[in-house]
Amino acid sequence: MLNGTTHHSTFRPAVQAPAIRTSARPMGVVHPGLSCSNCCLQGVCLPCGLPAADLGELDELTMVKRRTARGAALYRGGDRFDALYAVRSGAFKTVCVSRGGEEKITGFYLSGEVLGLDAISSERHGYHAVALEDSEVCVIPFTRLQELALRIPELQQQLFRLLSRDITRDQGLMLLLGNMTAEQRLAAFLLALSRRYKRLGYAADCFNLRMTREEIGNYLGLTLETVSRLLSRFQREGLIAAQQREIELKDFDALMEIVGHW
Amino acid sequence: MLNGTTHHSTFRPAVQAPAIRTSARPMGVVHPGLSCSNCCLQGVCLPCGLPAADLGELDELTMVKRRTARGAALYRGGDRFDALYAVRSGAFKTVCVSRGGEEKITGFYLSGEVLGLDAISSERHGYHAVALEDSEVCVIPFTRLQELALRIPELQQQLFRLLSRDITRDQGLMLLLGNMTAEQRLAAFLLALSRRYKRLGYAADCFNLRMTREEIGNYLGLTLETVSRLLSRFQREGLIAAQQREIELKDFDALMEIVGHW
DNA sequence: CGAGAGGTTGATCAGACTCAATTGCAGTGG
DNA sequence: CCACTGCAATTGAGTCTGATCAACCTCTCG
Repeated sequence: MLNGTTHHSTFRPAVQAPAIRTSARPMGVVHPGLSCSNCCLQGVCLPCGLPAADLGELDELTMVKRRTARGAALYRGGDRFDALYAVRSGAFKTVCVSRGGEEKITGFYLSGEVLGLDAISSERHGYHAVALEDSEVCVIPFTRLQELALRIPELQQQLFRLLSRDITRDQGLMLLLGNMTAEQRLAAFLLALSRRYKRLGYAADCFNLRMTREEIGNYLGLTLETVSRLLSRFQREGLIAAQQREIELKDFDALMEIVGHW
Repeated sequence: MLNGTTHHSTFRPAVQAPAIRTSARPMGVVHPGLSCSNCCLQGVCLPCGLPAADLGELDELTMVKRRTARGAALYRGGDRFDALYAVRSGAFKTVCVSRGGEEKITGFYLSGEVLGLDAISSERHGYHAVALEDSEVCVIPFTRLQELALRIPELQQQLFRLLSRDITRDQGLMLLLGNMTAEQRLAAFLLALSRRYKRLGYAADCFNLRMTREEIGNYLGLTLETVSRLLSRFQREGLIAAQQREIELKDFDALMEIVGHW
């Protein structure tokens, strides 16, 4: 019936894993000029669906921004949860680090996406959030957000939707990890990235991977070698053009064909 | 770095997959006697954390119960989402069925657990919810629940927590599917089940699997043969005793040792 | 220009899948 | 009551995908 299968579950030495620098946090900066009301990510981010009249209230909440340098952590597993973070620019990965030091990437986050939703229940972050490139986020204090959500029904609903969407997204990845071959996983990954860039208004067929082959492999449950081989093959077969992290999708149909009917 | 790996991603013929009967729905029945206020699952279900004073309001919302026969669907993928379901008795699986007819189980749900949270964002169910045994659920109309959550801050918070917990749970499964060997997956599965039964007040070391080997394998991204072989081996090695679906965990430490340090 | 990280490619190996046969159990009908 | 049917589970033999190990290439940046 099923196939998803794992091999040899030892990990390569943790030594190789890039150490996650704890940033001497460049603490939050208030940018009064930059608010939800005039943010170009309005339509895809937290305020999506809110009546214009209520945007002002959200502005007050999200005035604090924070910059995170490439490789630095926005927050770390174990940190107390007290705010959500909306990515303004840049990109993040969330990483689970086991006691043994092995890392597992549980998600990538692009602009307009909200980090930290999984920590609400336990009030502690379960994972590190590490910037893939120099990035900036809006800090959204959760207690105040909750209060606001009691007063603005559309905001409450939007929060439910965001949380629910995260569940759906994770379940998609579960299907991928549980059922698909390496080939299918990578094709699905590229198509999903394409969709997300398109949603942000970028080209759907030509984009820059923000992550290394190793990070892709880690996320997809594959080794970096397998990712590299597959990218080479996809290119040989004319499905994509790839040089370094620059990817062009040249044959969407073929890629979707590979993923199959999930 | 990583290992999770899939094989041969063809599926066994869909013919073998047990057809999901669309139940001639035994429509909702009102049981005025059975309400959250006097339900023994109070502490682990939706009302958890609510001030006693507010329980009455929830009672009104959850008066409608629904029975679902073993093998029948509580809801089906594509159905409009308009209610959450709290499992009162019995057990469910959620199943994603691809166009090709292959099934993938995305979760199991025991009493006190809430079904349907993933459908909030799209307003349609993405999966079938199928009863593993004759079961009963509380029907919780979502629109009314949302309204109530605006008036009862603790309820809003509890909903956020429930949604957030589902995200955490799924990410746990992602780790499992992406990184663990067959052996680790099964050990983790048994330990997780044990924890859930314990939470419900049942014995932690002796329980009845509600699902077949095939369903376990499907869920874990393994074949039923692998599950069977591993159960036999765990038994040979004295870690468990198993006959049919009756499982006794005899060596928790060894099982945890197998799972390792995730 | 050299060092090191990131990426590519090849050879070999092994864990889990596939296919197939067998056993056990539950429900059905004669 | 027992043979018959069918599903669930067990077990064995052979195969294959992707991991592992290892060498080499190629950028980038100090």
